[in-house]
Amino acid sequence: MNERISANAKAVLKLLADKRCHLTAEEIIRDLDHIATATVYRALDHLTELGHIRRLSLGKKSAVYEYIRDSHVHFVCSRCGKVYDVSADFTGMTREAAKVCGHHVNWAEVTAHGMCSECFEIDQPDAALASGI
Amino acid sequence: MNERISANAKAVLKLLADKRCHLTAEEIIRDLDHIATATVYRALDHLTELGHIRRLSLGKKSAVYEYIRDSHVHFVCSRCGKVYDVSADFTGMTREAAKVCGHHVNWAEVTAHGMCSECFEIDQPDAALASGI
DNA sequence: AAGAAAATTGAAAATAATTCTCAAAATTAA
DNA sequence: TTAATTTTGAGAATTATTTTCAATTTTCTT
Repeated sequence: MNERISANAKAVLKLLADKRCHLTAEEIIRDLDHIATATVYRALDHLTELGHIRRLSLGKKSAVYEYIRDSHVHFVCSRCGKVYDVSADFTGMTREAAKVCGHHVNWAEVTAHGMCSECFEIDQPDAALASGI
Repeated sequence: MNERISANAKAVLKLLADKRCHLTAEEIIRDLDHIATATVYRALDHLTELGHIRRLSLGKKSAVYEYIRDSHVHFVCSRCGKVYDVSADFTGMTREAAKVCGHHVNWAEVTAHGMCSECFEIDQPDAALASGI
């Protein structure tokens, strides 16, 4: 595999590292508007292969990419589709998962699904009020 | 929300319950070829909303759907894209995740990524041999 | 430094997956 | 048994992503 990272790919990596959150390809393309669409996608694939970033397919929206930093959980709202990072260390669990898999595990992710507090308030205003949200 | 399940949606649900694994929309459409594409997608959305099935976005391939049965982990091969079900009970962990989220968690999933033993053998024949695979 | 080889890029076309539109058919309610 | 509602199919439209291919840039060889 090609270990080199081109200038364009470096720009993509830097953007992901600087914004400390997950971005869609579209958001990256919009931000780095001097780089062509295909080049951004190629960079994202390459950086993923190299293990610098991660591609996450969550919910119905398009894939998001994130710079690999500390371990955390993703929460996806099934109503609005928004993705939240929840800091929580599941490295122990990951090790567990790796053991039982019978394959060569590189990493593992935990994703929770439900309704985010924002949507909950809209959908169930009374319940939200009662629970003190 | 509409609680009713049409005959077509029932056929989709039955297929997912019978085949005891995850299927892509395309596989379902191919199997139930008397039902129109759009109808299958509509049924999948509806059944997901009702909580009878789950939609999983794993890896680069298209989403898969599975009938909700026992808790298990998914392993996705980053080389061939194949998805494996690994029986393992992470309900305790899931409950943990729900607690720290600060949102209304309905369910949580654990997905492991790496290279499946099949691909590993192709990519690293010597290592596979040495490890007795 | 010059020329050859390899890698990267951009623009646009192509593909794949999913959703939308809308009129017809089926189901349910009044 | 008529009206209202829901579901459906066919195909067009959309969205996200990938591919193609010639041009440019970078790296390697001498």
